Amino acid sequence: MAAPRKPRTLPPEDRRQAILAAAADVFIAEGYAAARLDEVARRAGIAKGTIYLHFRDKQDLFQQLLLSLVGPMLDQVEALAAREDVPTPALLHGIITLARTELLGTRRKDILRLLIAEGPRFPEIARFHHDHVVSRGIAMMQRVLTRAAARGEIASDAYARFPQLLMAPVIAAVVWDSLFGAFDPLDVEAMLNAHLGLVLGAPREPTP
Amino acid sequence: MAAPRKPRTLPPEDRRQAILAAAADVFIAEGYAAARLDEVARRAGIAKGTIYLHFRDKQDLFQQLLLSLVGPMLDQVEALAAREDVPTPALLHGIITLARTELLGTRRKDILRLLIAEGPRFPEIARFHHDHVVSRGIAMMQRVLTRAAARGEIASDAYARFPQLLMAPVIAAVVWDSLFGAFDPLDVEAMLNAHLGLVLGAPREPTP
Amino acid sequence: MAAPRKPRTLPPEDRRQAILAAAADVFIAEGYAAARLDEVARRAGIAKGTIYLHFRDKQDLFQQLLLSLVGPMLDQVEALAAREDVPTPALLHGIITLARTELLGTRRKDILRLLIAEGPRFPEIARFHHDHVVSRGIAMMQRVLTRAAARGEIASDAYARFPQLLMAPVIAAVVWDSLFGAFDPLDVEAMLNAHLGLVLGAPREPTP
Amino acid sequence: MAAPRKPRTLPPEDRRQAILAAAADVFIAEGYAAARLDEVARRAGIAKGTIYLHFRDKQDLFQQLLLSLVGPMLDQVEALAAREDVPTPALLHGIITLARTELLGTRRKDILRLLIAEGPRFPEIARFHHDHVVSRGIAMMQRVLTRAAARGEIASDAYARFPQLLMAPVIAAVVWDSLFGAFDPLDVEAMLNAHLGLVLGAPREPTP
DNA sequence: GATGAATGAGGATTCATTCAT
DNA sequence: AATGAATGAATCCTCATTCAT
Repeated sequence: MAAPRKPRTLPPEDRRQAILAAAADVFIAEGYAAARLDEVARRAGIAKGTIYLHFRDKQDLFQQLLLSLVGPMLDQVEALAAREDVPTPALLHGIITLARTELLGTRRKDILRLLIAEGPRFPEIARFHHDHVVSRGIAMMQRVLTRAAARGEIASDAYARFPQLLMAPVIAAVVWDSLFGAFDPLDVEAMLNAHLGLVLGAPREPTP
Repeated sequence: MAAPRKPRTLPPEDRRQAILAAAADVFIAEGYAAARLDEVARRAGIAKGTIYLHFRDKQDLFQQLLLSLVGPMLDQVEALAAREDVPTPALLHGIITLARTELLGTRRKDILRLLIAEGPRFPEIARFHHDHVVSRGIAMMQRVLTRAAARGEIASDAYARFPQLLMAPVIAAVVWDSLFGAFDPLDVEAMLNAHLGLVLGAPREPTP
Repeated sequence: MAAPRKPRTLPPEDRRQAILAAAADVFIAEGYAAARLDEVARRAGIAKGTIYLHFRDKQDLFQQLLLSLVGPMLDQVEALAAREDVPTPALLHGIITLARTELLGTRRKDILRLLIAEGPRFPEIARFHHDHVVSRGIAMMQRVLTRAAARGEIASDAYARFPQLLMAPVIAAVVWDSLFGAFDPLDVEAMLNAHLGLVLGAPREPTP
Repeated sequence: MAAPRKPRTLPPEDRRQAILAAAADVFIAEGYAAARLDEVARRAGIAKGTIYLHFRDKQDLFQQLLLSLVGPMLDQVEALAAREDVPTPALLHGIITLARTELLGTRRKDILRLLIAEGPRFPEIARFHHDHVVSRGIAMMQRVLTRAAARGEIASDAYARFPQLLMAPVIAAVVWDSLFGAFDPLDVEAMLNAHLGLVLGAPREPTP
């Protein structure tokens, strides 16, 4: 007859992505146990059974969802690592800004919350994120901060010993936002700028 | 149809506490949706129906559990507020130490994780904790930090503007511990001491 | 000491009656299966366990309730039977009026509805009412109606053959009232008077 | 967790009808509260969960069951109304015969009993039957009986004022049959014929 | 006798998973 | 490949019944 107008079936990878996107919405909104695959299918515009053509079961879908975010985050970490020659203030500013725009400013903050919520039930997932994203990010920050401390570019070598201190306000912002953001919003940008100022050794008030 | 097998040797309020303790175990381990009241009853050493003599339903049990922790936390905040005349370093040290021993060192850190995990589904609970614990704690810290900043006792007025920065490492430690603590433990005490050093403007490492 | 002011325990028979009265309320409002003994106890002003001191179990309570009404109804039937020498019109008027005031005008109509509703599940109860009340009433009416028919005092011997026809409007009124009474009330008294007129052979319109 | 054992050889609407038929059996036998959906599913030859694909919940199933009978009954009333030009005796005979064969002679009499039993708990259902079946039937009968009374075709205008009197023996027969039919059966046909004779003013027995 | 806390079987409802179409 | 009706195990919650006090 004529050329196919409406290919009924999307390319398989697109369909997989559509399911993951819908799953993100639902898992974020409901949590793992309360999420219903009916709802995921509905949002993805497919039938329930189709999910099982792409994922073994609910747990697999959840794990694949969390793992699918490792790639992008890893890319960001790598991109930062590649800029380790940039001057320290700019680099730290870049790290924090990236965390703010790409984590706090997107649905990824909800994914982080999901990871916090369900981590204990999915230890491999937590482990995987640790090994592939967090430990690399920590290592990268440690290199930068150690160098910066050695050069006196930052306020203290505490950050070099505990790079978590650099990211702590970001984590705290994620938690605050998800719990209290609706009724007591936090000016995250200002807070993170203040934090950066502290890290970079903003001139302290002189003590007499 | 049914008959009590194990006669009740039961102080009345203790039974409620036993249920709450069992519920804490189960909700922490499974999350709200996946927690089974059968399991709560089993751990509390009672029959399923007995739960409903003390709590309207599963949601009520969960909320009462989270609310039951407001009291103790509130007490701690109040106790700190009462010590506002203590010298700033000692006071800040007390705050962080209290957070470390009473939050990170107990099951309360898991409850905090539970609150983070389920908060979006129980907005009233999040709101209640905000209003009764968090905002009071923030206000108390803000008073202390503002005074300390004015006196030049701390590194910056950033903490006065964002008291969350003081607690951020505590929050980050809770998150780290619950996600990665099992295989990559963090020396929380050392990290928090380093943090305190930063807050109090510890002499920076001399640059060569 | 002093004389007992508040005897805590009612005479046993009064207590039994209180339970039965409360049970009537609850069973009528909810039906057998949906009635809760908690509610019966609450309305009777006693503890739940006390019910079991007077009745074996829920079924026994229900059956005792229905049986407790046989006595009064039987008395009424006997009273009517004792008046069989009264002139027929007055006697039939008495029967119908009694049904209207003592059945339709009281909670007994609801008990009748309960009997209709639950009869199939409690055949002995239905049987008991049949044997002790209904068949006696039928027999009594049959005597009266047969005599009246023989005397030409009523419109037809149909009533003598089917005394149920005499009571049918009463039954229909009970059904109508319980189903539609709330929004389409029936003037039962007028209807029953019209019925009586028919039975007693009210002058018919002359046919040309 | 579960898998379909018996493959579906299933016309879609038939399945709904099968559930309704099974539900009729169970609700009639047990009443609303005591009916178990397990049993309904078993009799319909389906799994428990399948019921919920067709009905929202137990109450919906019950209401749909009662409502599903409005159609047929309405059709009968309409069919009678369409015959209002038939001579009065034939028409009344048709009405009563229809009630006998289509109501008393089928499971519909049990449904009526169910309606009587549960009506107070499902007022909308009672209302619906009143509005769509009963009030129409009453209106139809009132037209016929008023005309017949004017023509002197029936014994009295009492029936025109209270059409319920025409149907009262039918209702009484339903009640008698469900309560006592098992051990004291009533010759319903003879009784209703006698009733018809009364309505139509059959010549009374001559008095000597 | 009276109480009512405790029991646990029972039943409505949900939803991950399967598979005939 | 895609569908979605069907399945039935799982779980919340109720309430008749018991018995230590």
